[in-house]
Amino acid sequence: METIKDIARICGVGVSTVSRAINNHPDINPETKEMIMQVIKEHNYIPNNSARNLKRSESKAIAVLVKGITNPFFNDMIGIIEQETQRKKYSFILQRVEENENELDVAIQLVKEKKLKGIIFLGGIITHSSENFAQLDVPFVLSTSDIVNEEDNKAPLWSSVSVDDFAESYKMTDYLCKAGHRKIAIIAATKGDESIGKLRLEGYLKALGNNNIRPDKSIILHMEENKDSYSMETGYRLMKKLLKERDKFTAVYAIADSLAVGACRAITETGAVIPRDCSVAGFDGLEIGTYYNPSLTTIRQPVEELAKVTIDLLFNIIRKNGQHKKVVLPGELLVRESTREI
Amino acid sequence: METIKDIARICGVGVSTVSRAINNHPDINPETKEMIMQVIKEHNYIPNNSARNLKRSESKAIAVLVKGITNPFFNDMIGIIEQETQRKKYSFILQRVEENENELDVAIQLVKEKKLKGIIFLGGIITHSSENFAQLDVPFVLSTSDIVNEEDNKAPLWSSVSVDDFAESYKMTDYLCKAGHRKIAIIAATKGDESIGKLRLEGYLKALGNNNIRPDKSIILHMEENKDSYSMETGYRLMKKLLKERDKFTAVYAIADSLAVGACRAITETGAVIPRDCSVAGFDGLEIGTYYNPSLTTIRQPVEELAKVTIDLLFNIIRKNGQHKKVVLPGELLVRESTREI
DNA sequence: TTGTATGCGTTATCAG
DNA sequence: CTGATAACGCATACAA
Repeated sequence: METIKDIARICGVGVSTVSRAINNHPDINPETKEMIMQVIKEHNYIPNNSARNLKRSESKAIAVLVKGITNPFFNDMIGIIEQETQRKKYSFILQRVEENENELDVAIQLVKEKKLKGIIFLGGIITHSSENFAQLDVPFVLSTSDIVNEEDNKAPLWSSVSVDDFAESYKMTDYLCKAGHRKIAIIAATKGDESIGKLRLEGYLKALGNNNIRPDKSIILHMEENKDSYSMETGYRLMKKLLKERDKFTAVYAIADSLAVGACRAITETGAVIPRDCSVAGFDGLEIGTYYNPSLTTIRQPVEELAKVTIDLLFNIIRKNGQHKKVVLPGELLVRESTREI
Repeated sequence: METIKDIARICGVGVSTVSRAINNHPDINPETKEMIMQVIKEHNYIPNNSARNLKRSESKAIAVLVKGITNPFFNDMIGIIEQETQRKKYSFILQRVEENENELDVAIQLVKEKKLKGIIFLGGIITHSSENFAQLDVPFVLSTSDIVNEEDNKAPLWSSVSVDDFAESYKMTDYLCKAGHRKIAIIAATKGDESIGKLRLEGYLKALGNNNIRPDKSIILHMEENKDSYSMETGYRLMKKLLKERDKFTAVYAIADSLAVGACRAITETGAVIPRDCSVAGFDGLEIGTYYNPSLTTIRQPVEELAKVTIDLLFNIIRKNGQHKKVVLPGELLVRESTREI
């Protein structure tokens, strides 16, 4: 593999001139530049990124860290963020982080390595203390998740944008109640969940309370730690279990569309018809909800807006045009075929 | 941000000693090592990866390049590959490449930057000439896709593992024919497709021919270039169009499960019942096919095996334990609820 | 407009 | 076992 030196030698110029050619520097003779670029192309020379990053004090790049790429919900967001980033002439790095990995460490390392200007966290992150965040010395925004900040009065150290999971979950549950359901089962996250799973469960409980319904523990299903994920299979399996207590509920609310789909299947397999015999509702607004049969009543998260706000927020900070802030976007209750009044 | 020098100074040792501590070198006093690690922890020192990559002549790492992260089919494969990679004490880099980006360039650059030992391409890649591949000087395997190699006699320059898209597609179509269908519509890729889309269409045509059925162009639907993707929405829209010629077909074969789901929805919305009024089949074996209503007849690609073989192949070459070879794995015809005999 | 020389943070070599 | 020091490939200040 050749280096910039080789190219310089071949071209009969100094390395800096080659460097200038590569990096679109203004002060270089157009002819020499063209000649150099020609040679570069012929020799398939590719600058070594490590060396560049090492030398450069800054770069125009941001990164998105996604926890568990499995969530199809993020795909659209990533697409939009990437597009928007490129429109701003920044380069975009997508970094996946393992479920058990510490995204903060990954972030800090990445910032060092790539000299990032900012970071976006997609999902995860909730369990970290603000002390840990202090080490991250570039602006960042938590998208689709936030940690509860005890000190609301102070100027926040980061931005966040998400829907109000508690309120939206309340909205869905309340809709079911108002539709006449009084026995509403829920497929929830793990018992120890401290993130959106918890919020959505709390919204459910609150709505029940306000509708004078006492929660029935036997129809509150939890995912199992280290075993279940937000998958159709999980929804299916938990629903199967629940179906043994068939007379205990008239509606099922799954805190994610993927779970809801699995639940639907389990119900349908018993010969029951949705929503005639049982209503089913989800959360997220995944594409499958539109095309599933029956189409799925759900809370749609405003994906495009979520992404747009996220990227705008970040660039505002980067360009010193604004402060960090917490943005909450409204979700949308989509009543479709899978639920009915009773 | 502190560097290795700072740490050395603080510890009162030389940089090389710190380096030894970091990199688990054998020849270092355990006590000094522990002391150094302590200081490192306290100061949150993180080595600069760029500098490391620059200096190191090699690293134990491989990368997976995925074209268009959108395909849920790849998620499982990635998971398995990653797991397997870590078991072999290699680090794993997942790199997404844009739909319009040249994955080969990305690969070459990445190899340089990270000193990779090998590469796995997931999807894409088909349109490149073997000349282009010559620049890639580490072993690589094409997973889930391959380019037709004119010179089969020579020892291949890379490995590939995939199902036989032509044969599997033939299998599905033939099944439909044998089930009594003679008017089988297909939702295919773009007209100019040169990859799996083409193979699957050809398998369909061949099967029709062998069953003495003349292809009917009016029920061969193509995705539109630069507009459609393998999404439910595309399947839905194309199916809507096709439904105007309702009497022209008794079955629909979509070359991807995602398309099939959209098609199912379009059919169901007309009030027709699947499979009573129309059979629908897909391809891939996505999770949704199991939980969709009706569950989807499809060709299941052996995801786990695909992934395992891929990673094994790569490591065999890396460790000089084997030659490059082309592996074709059998798909599995899963007859479920969405199709019936007529 | 161009070339030379320096240093980015690490690892590896070699001498202690 | 440890410490100086020379690369790694590039960008840039400075000199020409």
